[in-house]
Amino acid sequence: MKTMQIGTLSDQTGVHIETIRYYERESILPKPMRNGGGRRVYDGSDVRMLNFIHKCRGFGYSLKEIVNLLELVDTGRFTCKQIHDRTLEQAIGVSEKIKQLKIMERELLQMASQCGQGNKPKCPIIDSLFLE
Amino acid sequence: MKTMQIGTLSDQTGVHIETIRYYERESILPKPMRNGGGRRVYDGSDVRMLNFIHKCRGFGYSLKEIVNLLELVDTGRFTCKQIHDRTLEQAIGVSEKIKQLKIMERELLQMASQCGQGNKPKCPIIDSLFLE
DNA sequence: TCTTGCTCCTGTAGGGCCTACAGGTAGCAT
DNA sequence: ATGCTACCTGTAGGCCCTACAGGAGCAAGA
Repeated sequence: MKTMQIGTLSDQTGVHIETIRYYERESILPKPMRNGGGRRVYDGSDVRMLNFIHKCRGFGYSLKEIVNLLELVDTGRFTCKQIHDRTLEQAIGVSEKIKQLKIMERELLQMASQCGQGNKPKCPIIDSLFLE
Repeated sequence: MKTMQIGTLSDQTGVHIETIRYYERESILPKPMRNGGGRRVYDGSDVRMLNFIHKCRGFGYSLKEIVNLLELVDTGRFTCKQIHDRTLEQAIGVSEKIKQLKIMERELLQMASQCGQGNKPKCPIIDSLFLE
């Protein structure tokens, strides 16, 4: 089996070395084997697991939620339906965020468009930020 | 001039009391007057300022950036063009976030749709999260 | 007048998720 | 032997809150 050190794991997953060690400290990743010199040794299963965590983070799961998910997976104590529902929930959360951000985007662009871009210290953007 | 205590300020702006006190500690908000009993007393200008901060936070500005902005505003050391450019930058950042979230949303929904929702501990969602 | 109950006070610690640094070792190439 | 890079541990910091604990102000009712 192909093994690697932490730097390679970091490269392959896009997760910073410090973050990997942090995940280990927080028991989100299992403690890896060490080589003769005391260095962490990882293999393909670690890559898979870290990818899982990284993806989930990207999807907005908290580390706690990820740990829960991983436990479900590890112990096989989950049904496909459970995971389906959680995923859907997550998707709804994401689309909610998108909505919010779109409103922001629109407001920002609108503010920018109202701005004369002059060189005087008087700006409608600032004014509108003070409102409401 | 109408004055209020911290709870009312919190209600009017949607910013938690603790957060208001935190902003004061961090010199983001000016230290307010106190009444006889030692309680903070605010007025309309505080509402405006806190709204500004709150909105900016919502638009993704860090507290440090907000302090910078407020200094610019206070001292009049800004041009309309400067603010315009910052706002546009912010808008670009927001639309970047939206793009990312849309990808997420699509992936999540796709994963959910591939799921049989059965009651067995075997799920294509989990499988796909382990990939990449 | 006394009590109840709410809002407020200060100070400090914790939480989530990293990130950075200091001071040292492993391991490989020259 | 000498560099150099990648790694190690431990700890502190950063950002932005959030949550106590232990106490005081204050208005309204019994």
